[in-house]
Amino acid sequence: MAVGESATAPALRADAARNRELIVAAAIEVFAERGLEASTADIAARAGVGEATLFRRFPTKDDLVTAIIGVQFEESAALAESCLADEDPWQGVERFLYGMAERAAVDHGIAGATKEKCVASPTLAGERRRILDLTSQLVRRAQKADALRDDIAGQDLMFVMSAVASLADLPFPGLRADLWKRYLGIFLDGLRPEAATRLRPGAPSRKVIENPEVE
Amino acid sequence: MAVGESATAPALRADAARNRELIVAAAIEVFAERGLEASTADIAARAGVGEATLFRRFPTKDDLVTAIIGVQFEESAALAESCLADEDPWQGVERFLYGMAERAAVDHGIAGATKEKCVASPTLAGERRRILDLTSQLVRRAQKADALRDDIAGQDLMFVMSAVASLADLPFPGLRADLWKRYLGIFLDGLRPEAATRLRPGAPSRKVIENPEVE
Amino acid sequence: MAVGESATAPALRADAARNRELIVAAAIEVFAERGLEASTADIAARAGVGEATLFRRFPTKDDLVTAIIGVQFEESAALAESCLADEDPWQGVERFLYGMAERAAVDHGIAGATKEKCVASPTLAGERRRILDLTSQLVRRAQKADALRDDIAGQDLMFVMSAVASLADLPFPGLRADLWKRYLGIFLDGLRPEAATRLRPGAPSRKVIENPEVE
Amino acid sequence: MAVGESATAPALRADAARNRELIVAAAIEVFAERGLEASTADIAARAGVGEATLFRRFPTKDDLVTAIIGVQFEESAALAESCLADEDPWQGVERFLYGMAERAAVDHGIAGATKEKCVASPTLAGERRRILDLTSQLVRRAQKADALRDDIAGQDLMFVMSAVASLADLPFPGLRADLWKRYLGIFLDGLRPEAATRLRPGAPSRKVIENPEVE
DNA sequence: GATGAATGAGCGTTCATTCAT
DNA sequence: CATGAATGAACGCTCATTCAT
Repeated sequence: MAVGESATAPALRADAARNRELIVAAAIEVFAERGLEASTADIAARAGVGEATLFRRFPTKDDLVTAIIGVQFEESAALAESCLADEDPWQGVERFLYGMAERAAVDHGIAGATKEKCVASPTLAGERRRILDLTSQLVRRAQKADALRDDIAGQDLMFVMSAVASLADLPFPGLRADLWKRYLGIFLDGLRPEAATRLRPGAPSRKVIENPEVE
Repeated sequence: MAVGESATAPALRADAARNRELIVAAAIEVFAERGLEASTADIAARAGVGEATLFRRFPTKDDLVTAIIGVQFEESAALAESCLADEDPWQGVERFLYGMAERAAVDHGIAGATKEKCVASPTLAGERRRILDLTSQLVRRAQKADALRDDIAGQDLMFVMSAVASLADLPFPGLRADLWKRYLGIFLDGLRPEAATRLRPGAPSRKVIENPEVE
Repeated sequence: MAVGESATAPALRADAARNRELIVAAAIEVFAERGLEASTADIAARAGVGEATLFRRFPTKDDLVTAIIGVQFEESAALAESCLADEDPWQGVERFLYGMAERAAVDHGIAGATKEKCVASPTLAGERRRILDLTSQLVRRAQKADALRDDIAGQDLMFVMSAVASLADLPFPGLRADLWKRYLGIFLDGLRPEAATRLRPGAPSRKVIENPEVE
Repeated sequence: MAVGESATAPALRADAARNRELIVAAAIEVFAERGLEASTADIAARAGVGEATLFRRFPTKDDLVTAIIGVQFEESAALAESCLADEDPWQGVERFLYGMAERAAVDHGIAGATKEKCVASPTLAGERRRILDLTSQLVRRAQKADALRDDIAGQDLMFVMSAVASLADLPFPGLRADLWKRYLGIFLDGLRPEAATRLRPGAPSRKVIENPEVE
């Protein structure tokens, strides 16, 4: 089954399935290049299909965005599972954040839309919970090995990743596209157990919000 | 000279200058509320002026955005100067990042537009260099006091701030608007000298980019 | 021969004929519910056939509408014949108008399309002449029995019916769907011989057009 | 004040007012020719303005339709008042129905939309009540003069008019456009007191609905 | 100088009809 | 033959920008 295809959807004819994939691929490209305001016309043109064909598969632009997020979620879950198989728990955390940020860094606008769609799409919400569960495992495993500070939860990984990846959106010309790697490094430093314990007393920020509630 | 007004612009009549300020103030409000896609018509209405008046002062929507970024840059510079006056060098760093992220967190779309405009507008580029100079002073002062890891440069503060503030744009409903504070805390932890020295050998990320070139 | 099927059409295979009937039945339902702007896709879906199948049988949406009008014309002719068999000639007229208006009242858009199609389709035009002939018999029979004013012709019944039925299309919410019955009553009153003779002298309207020419 | 212009609307500049009238006039023409499905683009072109100009004055196609209905309502009220001034009460009724049907006969689709809009627009609803009040006066005056059957109410005039006018929509080519006059005559015959009293006992239709409730 | 009005270009979306399987 | 897929043309509507008052 192709990525992003719902198990419950009726089987598509071969040509239709091919077009569907073309559209999704084109949308990922175009959204990455110009952000979510890119027009459906441009996406259809890039895919080499008529605009109406796009709307046959994705009755709404939102549906298209949601489908793309679904693809990303599956990839994210696969990455998390792979990282859970790492022998070194800390390296699992590191690889996960690195991989997530790497993809998010080229997806410009898409990450920003993720949450809105999760609310609307039950499928997406379920997928999201699955990823959260996996990252929680990653976190707990690293904490047990004393490789990760213990005031961190699974969802923190997602936010850290999102924050770091956002740097790739900064359109300074001449700016290294992989600058985010530098700042992911600093974030990772801040996630080590030593960083937590050495914090100056009275530091205001980290203590403020202990348990971010994210569904 | 009014904030955000170019030094080379011809002097405006009093009423024209007043309108200019009204428009800038309205734009800051409206952009913060609805993002950069807010319409010029809405901004003009909020300012209580005609739409054509807006375009007389800012021939392009981009020009208006640029002007707003200019206002923010002046505020940022003022904040940096105030933080340089802090007795405790580390607290200066902390307050600067906190203050910058706090404003960025309510400016939704604007932060993302900053870099594009800096390239186009020489005024903005100059202002930016000034801020960079101030943050470099902040950084060096903290490093001399052994409060900040020494592989950090002035511009890193800007990027860290930007990354953290981006979290405020995540539209999870029900998500605490001040969640960015939690992650700024982690980032700050990663900036301490101890965090740098304790990093596992072989950690790939931070070492990758030593000297980000940003103009 | 199936209802609405042209005598000159080549014989259809059994399954094709079945599909044709399914489509016509579905179209009658859907048009009655949503008017003539209902989409061919909806009709095909209601019929349980593919959209292309619909267009194989009816190369144009207009052809489908024409076919439905044909079905209605056959029903109308049958009704007229049944009313001719009434013992009471006036009751024949009354029952005919009542029955025609009753159906038209639920067919929303279709009545309005009838005439356009009659012109285009020779089959339909022939059918129409047949109905006109029957209504003329209804009228003459009632006139001979002195139950109907004598300045009325067969085609007048069609127009009166159409006028009354149009009231069912008025989309006042909360309006009784059978309000047309009230006005059919008034119309019937106006058709009685006494109504004609009692008209005030000089009344401009009825005398204006003595012999409407309708083909 | 121009017809159809709300007393509470802000004053329009001269050129804008002219364009507004051009648009309304064009819309009346185009809707009359092609029905309410005529496109806003066609109306704008007929008016000789850009499409966006149309939408500036009437933010929605519905708003445009509503405005046109408003114009008609004002004309209708004026007609009713004029007919109330007739010396002969019956002739007042006759002239009113004749005038209303005459205009409706060229307005094709518009009458059908009237009720939907009345619900949405308070202005329109008020105007409608005013017309209903005037027609009720027309009816009562004629009934007192024993010129109109007494089981008729003011709103019946509107429905009768609507039914008769609908005949003008029948697109039979070669059909006299003023055929509705003939049937208005029959309807008027049915409205005379004699028609009511002479009705055969047992006639089912008229008695069915005594008091149609229309707001 | 200030304004409301005007507009062309574009957007997301629909649909009758044609095409490939 | 039956079908789902594809599509061009159109629709109602928005908006940054220009024009006339």
